[in-house]
Amino acid sequence: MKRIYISDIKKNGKSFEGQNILLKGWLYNKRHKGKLYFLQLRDGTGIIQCVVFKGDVTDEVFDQADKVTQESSLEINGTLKEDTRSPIGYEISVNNLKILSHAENYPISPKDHGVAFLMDHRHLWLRSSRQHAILSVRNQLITAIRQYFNENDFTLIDAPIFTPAACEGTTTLFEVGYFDDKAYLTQSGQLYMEAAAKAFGKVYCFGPTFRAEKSKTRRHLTEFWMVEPEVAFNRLEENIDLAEDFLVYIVNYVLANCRKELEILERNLAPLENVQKPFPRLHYEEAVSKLNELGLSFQSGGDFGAEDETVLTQAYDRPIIVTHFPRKIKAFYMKQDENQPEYARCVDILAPEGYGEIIGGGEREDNYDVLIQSIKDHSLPEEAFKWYLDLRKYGTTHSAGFGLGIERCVAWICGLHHVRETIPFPRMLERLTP
RNA sequence: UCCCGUGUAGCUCAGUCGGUAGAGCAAGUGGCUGUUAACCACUGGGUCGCAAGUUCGAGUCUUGCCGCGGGAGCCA
Repeated sequence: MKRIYISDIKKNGKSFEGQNILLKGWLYNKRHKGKLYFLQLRDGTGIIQCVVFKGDVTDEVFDQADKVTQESSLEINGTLKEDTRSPIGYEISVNNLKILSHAENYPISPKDHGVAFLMDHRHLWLRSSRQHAILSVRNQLITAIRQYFNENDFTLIDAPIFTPAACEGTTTLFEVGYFDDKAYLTQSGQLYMEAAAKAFGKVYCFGPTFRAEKSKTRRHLTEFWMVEPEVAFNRLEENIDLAEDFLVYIVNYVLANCRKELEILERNLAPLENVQKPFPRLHYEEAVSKLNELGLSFQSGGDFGAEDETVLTQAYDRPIIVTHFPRKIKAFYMKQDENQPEYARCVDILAPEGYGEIIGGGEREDNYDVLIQSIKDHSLPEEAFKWYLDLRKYGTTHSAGFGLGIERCVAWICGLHHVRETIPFPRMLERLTP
């Protein structure tokens, strides 16, 4: 007998109706009433109720139904029947049941648990329907990202994980031994993308990023995934158009492909359906005025804090674009604006509902002399950036790009309180296991 | 790094004024042919985070340490 998946039943139940089918999976939950056992079978593609009736099976099979415990792996043989009470429209009338591996005292019961306990059992927590939904959204979001860049003729260029020095001087890096030398785990592939853009025109990288900041908030991980496109000859305005178009595309893709998952997560879809062009665009100083109008006393010149971002984004119904931050609070490679030398040609996109910055980027400094001065101003070791400076010597161009943090984006789309559930095995200040 | 909170059964928590350690769920046994976090009855289950101190007596008070949670700064 051919084994089928629960997803086959969800997609094409009619063709299996009345037939004897074979399923393999794990016991999600069990209820019992007299001569009936209701087994919720989970196979990774869905959950289906399998009904064992004493009158239909041998004593041995009925005994197995009694013995099977939560998360035991099992094989079920039964007849598919339509049932209006079932969330997927079908259930299985069991003929035979075989326990493949008996699970003793599965730690995660269907009742309340605290976050710490669940995180300690992350390897098992992944089996729950809520975590399954979140990671399915992550999967679809990543699919959307790759598809967007493929459709728009970008080339995927992988950036190195080991790097010789800081991309940006301000943040903390993870230092690792590299034979007799030291190396650092990457905190951005961007500098490498600038080199790649001058070889391929439109490029992007997608990989893990490491930040050794001692941040202990719902928005921070020490290891997270970032996608970073870079386009040669693009200026800030074209970069903003790209970021906007990209964000609309990926959100719409997830909305179209993850209805069930967002329903399980009880996500209000209205704010996501609002993610349509154009997004409000604010100059940094306009954003500062807006913050003061909204009742905060924000001094021009500094970066926005968590509360500032929350208050600002709550004034709009879709993501907002803030450009031209003061040069001195931005990375050394940000291009100085020709008409406003105190400001950088950079862009942040803030997600609505207080989710904060999900995209950060801008135009790169293309002038050799300005760049080398900027490296000095940021007290960075000039020799480490020799290859990067070469890009300004051999056919320099305007160049712009941005980075999108996957976990923050998933948290926003799923409406989650914390980014730790958006990555299979989170790495945080106080957590390196499992 | 700083601020706040918390640590009691496998899990989630209660424990009053310092006076014999509690509940619900889970687990085990029994009952019931339609359960959706099933229900009913019974049973077992404790290094009260660790260490020291105060006291006739500490889960409770004091000090230190550790773990965890939330937040800030910084960032995606």
